[in-house]
Amino acid sequence: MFPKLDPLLHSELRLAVMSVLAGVESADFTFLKAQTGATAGNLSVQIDKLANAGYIAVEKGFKGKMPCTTCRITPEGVEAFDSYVSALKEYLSAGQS
Amino acid sequence: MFPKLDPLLHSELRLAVMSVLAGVESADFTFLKAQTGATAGNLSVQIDKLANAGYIAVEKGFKGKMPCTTCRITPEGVEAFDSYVSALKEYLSAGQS
DNA sequence: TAAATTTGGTTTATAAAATAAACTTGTTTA
DNA sequence: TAAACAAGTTTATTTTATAAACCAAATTTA
Repeated sequence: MFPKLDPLLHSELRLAVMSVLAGVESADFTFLKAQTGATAGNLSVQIDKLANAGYIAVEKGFKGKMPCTTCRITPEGVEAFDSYVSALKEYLSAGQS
Repeated sequence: MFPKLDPLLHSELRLAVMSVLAGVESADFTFLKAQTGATAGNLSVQIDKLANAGYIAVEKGFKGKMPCTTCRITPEGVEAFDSYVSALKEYLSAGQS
């Protein structure tokens, strides 16, 4: 049977964000926006959801005088991402049983 | 940059259906329902969408006296599935580039 | 054989998601 | 100092996903 896919991660933008964050120590909002090509509004919403789920930690500070939102993946986020990838693989390897 | 994920395939149930169909010659409604664990209503809707996209071919007939809806993946469906898998891999291999 | 149940679905209603547009707050530049 | 820009947030709208309700035919049971 197909495993359930974590709906929080089964979203194009949230998955992209997690993918970026899985590869770096931390990333700020602007960087994530550039990497994902998302609109600011969409990104803001999806970051909120990931943060509420505990998959990422968000820190609001300033870089110079400009506001700067920094995100990093949490251990729970790493685990969730890994599980999602494993689950997904069951869907992709068609008919191998 | 992250490639766009085909929204028709980036859906848990539709992906499961395609995954099953990619591995068999054909499958009827009941089989797909059992394999995916979906409700009949949901399955019916998603099959329609895949058929409208040309990703699967649906044939309505009878097995004995009972109605029987048979599905099979089309060449376009195979191609779309392959592309989706490739695209998705870019999201899963975090920070490897 | 008539009623109840099951099979194989479809249609419809609803709740949740994704997304962009509009807005806010503050900063820099002309 | 007015206009433009930066970094986000909030809100509104359009899609989706999903299950519940429904339907017709076949089968089983009493």
